[in-house]
Amino acid sequence: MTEPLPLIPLVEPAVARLAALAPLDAAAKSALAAAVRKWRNVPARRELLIEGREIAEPLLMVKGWAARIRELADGRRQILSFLLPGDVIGLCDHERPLANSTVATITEVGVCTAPKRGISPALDEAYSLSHAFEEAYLIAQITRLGQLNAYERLADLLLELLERLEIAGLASGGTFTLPMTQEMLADALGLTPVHMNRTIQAMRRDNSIILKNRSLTIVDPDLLNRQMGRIPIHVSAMRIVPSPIAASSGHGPDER
Amino acid sequence: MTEPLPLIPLVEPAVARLAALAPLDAAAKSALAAAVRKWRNVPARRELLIEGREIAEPLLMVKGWAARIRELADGRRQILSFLLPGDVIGLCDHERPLANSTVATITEVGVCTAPKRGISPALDEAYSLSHAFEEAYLIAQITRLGQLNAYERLADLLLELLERLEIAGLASGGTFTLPMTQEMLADALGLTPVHMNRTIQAMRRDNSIILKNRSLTIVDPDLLNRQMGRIPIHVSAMRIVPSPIAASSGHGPDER
DNA sequence: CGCCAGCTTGAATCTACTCAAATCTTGTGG
DNA sequence: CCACAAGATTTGAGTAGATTCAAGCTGGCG
Repeated sequence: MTEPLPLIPLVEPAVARLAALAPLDAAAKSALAAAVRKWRNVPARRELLIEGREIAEPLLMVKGWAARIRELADGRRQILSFLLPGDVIGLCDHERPLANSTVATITEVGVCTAPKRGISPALDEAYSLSHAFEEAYLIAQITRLGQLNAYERLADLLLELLERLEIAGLASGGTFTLPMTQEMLADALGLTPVHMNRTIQAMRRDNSIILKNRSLTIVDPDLLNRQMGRIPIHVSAMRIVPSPIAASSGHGPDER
Repeated sequence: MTEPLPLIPLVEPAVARLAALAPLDAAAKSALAAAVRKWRNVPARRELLIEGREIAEPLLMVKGWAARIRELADGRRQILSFLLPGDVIGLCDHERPLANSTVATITEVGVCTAPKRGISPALDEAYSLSHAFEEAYLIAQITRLGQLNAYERLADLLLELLERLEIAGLASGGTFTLPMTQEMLADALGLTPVHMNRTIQAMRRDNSIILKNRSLTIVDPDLLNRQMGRIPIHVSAMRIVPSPIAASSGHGPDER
């Protein structure tokens, strides 16, 4: 087992993530670098977007965690999806869009104005892919809530989060920082906080996860994926990869 | 009570629906008319798209019902959303897209090749809005599955379907044809068929719905929407409507 | 030191599931 | 036109997974 080095990102995680979706050209890289340089800080528990309100400008998550939320009239709350560095917020392709959900920060986050479309074809493609991933995550969420039991829901979500953080270079060796409270996890997974807690305990008992402070380790992600019958969400599931041989897209020996 | 006339649509429902999303210009109308004229028939229980496979061409639903489905390794099945006339299938904005879910016909359906983007700005806008609606329906589905109990889930889904069919001119007076079996409804709502049945009975007992043969009537849609704390999904929730006075978009006296 | 949010545990209850069988529909062939 | 099969709906009884309510614990922080 390798020594878990403190992650000092060589590239900005947000840029790393977009680059993993579509190879970025020089124009895209410089536009992103310029945008990211002007990032601003938003404290935890603030709303970046409010459902039904106009979207001021599309944002790019630079650091921290946020969530898309829907609140019901009676106070019930559903977390629709989580937003991580490299995710784009509020990028719509129709005129004068309104937010279809509230986006709230979970931790302190860094955001910047997302470079406009049309600067670089590669960037546009990365945005499109990012959007395709977002839809894939919504679909995964529907399937979790509709078909999986509490244990499976939690396992599936944690595996997804690990996967996404790895793409941005923010997790390795199955370990990452999980900043949400159990109550937020419960709101995401359609469970009560009490049952969420019991489910976490069950995963701990099985030695599937180690969760202490805000640090989560999935002990054996590949095994857990297999046990859950879960297929990781790849770029290669979104589009036909340009050239199967020349495309040494990343790190792992990933078949599909 | 008015005699339920057989609906002879003055316009093609598919075109009516797209026109309701964005006012169509002459180019859009003629392109759609030409496309729809070449519609083809697909029997019930066929797959229009298969998850992970390449999307041959984007399709426009002309008539009938279809569903986006995700199947798990162990046979569990989740219906992600329903596809109705006027809905577009497989329109992605990235290169060489793969289907992110299987699309299967529920009834016999009519489909045609969707006119390409770029023919008319109005049509592009309608496509974009259509896509925004699709996302809104996914979000609604997540909220249903995550936060609502069986009764609420069913009520919410039926109200959504009524709303969508009304836009296409395929329902009026709260009545429409519901072609799915109770098992399919169960797969959509994350319930077992047995419990789906009991839930339907409960709605019948309350006189909230009348369901016989395949004909569903929601007795008082407005009341039910209010009871459920449900807000209908409008175009006006997607975008800032161009001009609030000149925009006599449709039929009903709809406030927001 | 004491407060407060978040986490943990217990016990009772309830919603939805499972298994099983009966009944109703619909389409098909004789 | 009836008999039959296959699919779909309905009902019953027992069970399991998740909720509710309530209380106790823990750790970080002013």
